[in-house]
Amino acid sequence: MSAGELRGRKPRADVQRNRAALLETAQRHFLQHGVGTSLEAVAKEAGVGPGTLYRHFPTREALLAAVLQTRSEELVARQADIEQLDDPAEALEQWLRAMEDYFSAFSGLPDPLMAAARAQEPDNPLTIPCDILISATDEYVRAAQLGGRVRVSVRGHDLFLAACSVAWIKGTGTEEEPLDRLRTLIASGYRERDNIQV
Amino acid sequence: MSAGELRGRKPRADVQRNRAALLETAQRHFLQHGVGTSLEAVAKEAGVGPGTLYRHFPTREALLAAVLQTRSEELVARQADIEQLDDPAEALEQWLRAMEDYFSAFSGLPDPLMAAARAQEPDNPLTIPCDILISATDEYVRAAQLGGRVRVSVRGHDLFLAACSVAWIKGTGTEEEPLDRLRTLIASGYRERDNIQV
DNA sequence: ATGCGTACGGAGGTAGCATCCGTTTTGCTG
DNA sequence: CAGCAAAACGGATGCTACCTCCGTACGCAT
Repeated sequence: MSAGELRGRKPRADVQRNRAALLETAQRHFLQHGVGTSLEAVAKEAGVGPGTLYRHFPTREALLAAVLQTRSEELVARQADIEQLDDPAEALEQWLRAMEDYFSAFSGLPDPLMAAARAQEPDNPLTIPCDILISATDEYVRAAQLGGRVRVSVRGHDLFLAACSVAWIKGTGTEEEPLDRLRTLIASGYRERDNIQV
Repeated sequence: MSAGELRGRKPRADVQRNRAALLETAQRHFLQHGVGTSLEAVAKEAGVGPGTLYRHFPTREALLAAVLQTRSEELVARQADIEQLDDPAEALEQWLRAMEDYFSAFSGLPDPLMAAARAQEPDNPLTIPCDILISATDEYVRAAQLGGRVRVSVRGHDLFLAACSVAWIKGTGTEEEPLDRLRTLIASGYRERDNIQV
């Protein structure tokens, strides 16, 4: 079907315009009201009818995935920075934080994300991003394990879940201080207890 | 307010009957469809009109709190068992598991629970249970800390959040195996690295 | 300029929430 | 036992949001 789009004639001007307007408006509404925001309101503010919104993005998840695609560029940028780091443990830590920020971009985002991570439905547009993130985390974990800084029993998926959890809590409106305490707790959980005393 | 109820004339028969029917039906629906279940459907199946439901329980949270009151008896029972234990670290672990089960009784329960735990609104009926649970956790933590089995930096509230997180993930439909890995990760985070080798 | 085909958009049917008020039930009192 | 006042009932109601369907309008290639 995507092949069909590519092979077909070039997209019409109004299609592109509407799609862009919808994405822009949707991102604003997701930011302000969370992922549960009214899609009718998004359509109206983007200056299109509900039908147009649903033709472009058949489900809420599809719209969400498209908006996140934009956001994921930021994540990739941070990833580039992180890969410059020498310390793999530091890299892992920053990567986890980057994921957490990504997950908590919109209030309520972790729920559909987790639903997609289960990934029984291969047509769920959020499934693919999740898989990529888990794989990436796995690599950071392995690198840090080679340096002996992270317990060998830990897997990327575990920390993916942990980051998701923290993002979820953040989305419920918890203060920053308890959040930081939880992050510390988790870090204590995955870090190898090292014998070097400072 | 409970004093007011006690001082007033005895409650009418239909009131008690309807309240019981609502609670019973609501619990079934929460179990089957999560906390977001249709209240209209609950009312209809309980054989009352919507108005009656909303008079008894003005908000979804109020109904939820009332249903949880029933469930909390089970928690108290487990608490009694746990307090028989000699090992405070074991007690803490079992308590965390008990809370987690309580939180994941209904899918979607952790969200309103966290909202109540923030507790700006003193009239939120879920706030009080949360406070009690946090306090209880704090005591288990302190007991285990006295035995040197739990890091001194850990607070009850931290583990309350952790238990909530795990319950949330469970509610999203994740398998048991990744959940258990996460629990292990958290346990590694709060346990004092002890030097005693078995 | 014209016509074809794609995309638009709003009307409309469905579902759930929360409220209000005329009616019914209850249990006390004479 | 009958009658009455208070209390509770319940459904009709207005609202918001979801999602679909189809007559219409618009963009583009000729």
